[in-house]
Amino acid sequence: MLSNSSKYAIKAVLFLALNASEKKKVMVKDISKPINVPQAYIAKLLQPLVKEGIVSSARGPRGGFYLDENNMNHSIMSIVNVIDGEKRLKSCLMSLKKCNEEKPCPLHNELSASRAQILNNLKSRMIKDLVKEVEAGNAFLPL
Amino acid sequence: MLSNSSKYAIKAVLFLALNASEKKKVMVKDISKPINVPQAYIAKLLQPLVKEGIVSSARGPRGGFYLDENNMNHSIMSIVNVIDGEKRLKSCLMSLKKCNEEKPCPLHNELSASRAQILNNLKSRMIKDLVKEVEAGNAFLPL
DNA sequence: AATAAAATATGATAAAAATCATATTCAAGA
DNA sequence: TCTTGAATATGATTTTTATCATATTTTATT
Ligand code: FES
Ligand code: FES
Repeated sequence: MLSNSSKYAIKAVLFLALNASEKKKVMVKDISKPINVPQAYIAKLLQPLVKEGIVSSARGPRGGFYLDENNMNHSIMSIVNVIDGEKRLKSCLMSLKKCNEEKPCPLHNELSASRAQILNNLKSRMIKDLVKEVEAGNAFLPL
Repeated sequence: MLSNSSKYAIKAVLFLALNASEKKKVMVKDISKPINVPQAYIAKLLQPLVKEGIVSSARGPRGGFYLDENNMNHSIMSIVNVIDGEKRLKSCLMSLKKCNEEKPCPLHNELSASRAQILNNLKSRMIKDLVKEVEAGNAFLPL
């Protein structure tokens, strides 16, 4: 479903959302340990997220990563889309060229509803929503 | 979600269910084209399926692959389990060591229900059920 | 028994994903 | 302005997955 890279990216973003701010930037080396992802790996994943405006960053001394209010308003799916590309989640379960309602593959009819639920969820849930859940004690870290 | 190999395997099994029988065995070369999978590749995938009793086969002249009544009673998930291994579908969406209800990861609460639906579906739907759907015109091939 | 047709077993190669390493650029502070 | 600390860019390596190729075994048919 999600690539390893996407999972790592989500973990990093969530970690930043919870533990960083513009006044308290966090460096990659301080991200990698708590989320249990190799430093060089997560450093690379963060770049496209910064470029797409999902994460904020600052270079140089006292630099690091963080999320501002704007960043927090991105969906989980937007993270996945940046890392894995748009089509990974949307393509036919059986890898048919065109997955549609008219000529559904044998898995489509029964699975597409559940799958759509998942996709809608990923699309409609923002980073800030996950933050709330964690802060409310309904979801848990470390990741 | 599903590996390429699993998708191919499902396609092959379904093709056999629809087009082969003990009296009318089908050779790999005649499977590979209609399901659009390289011959050597599908040949390899069929081996573990035969070994696990999901597909039947016979060697030598007039040999080939087919499904008997018994084979038809396997679930879609059993195919995936043979090809991808048990844990692929069941592991935590965030790849946490232990995915459980007590310490759910931030994606768990909202996604686990939909995910469970998919898994239950794959587990409870047998090959013969898919065959019926295709024969009834509710699902379509070629794959 | 010999032949030939098929699956089966095994391994080699190619492509993609994951991981690791390093050089470069930018910005803060001395 | 110089130094240093950080992200950023780029590329190399490793591992996994996908794909291709071939030798071996089994079995029906002659
Ligand atoms: S999931 Fe295959 S046609 Fe929709
Ligand atoms: S899916 Fe992550 S804890 Fe259940």
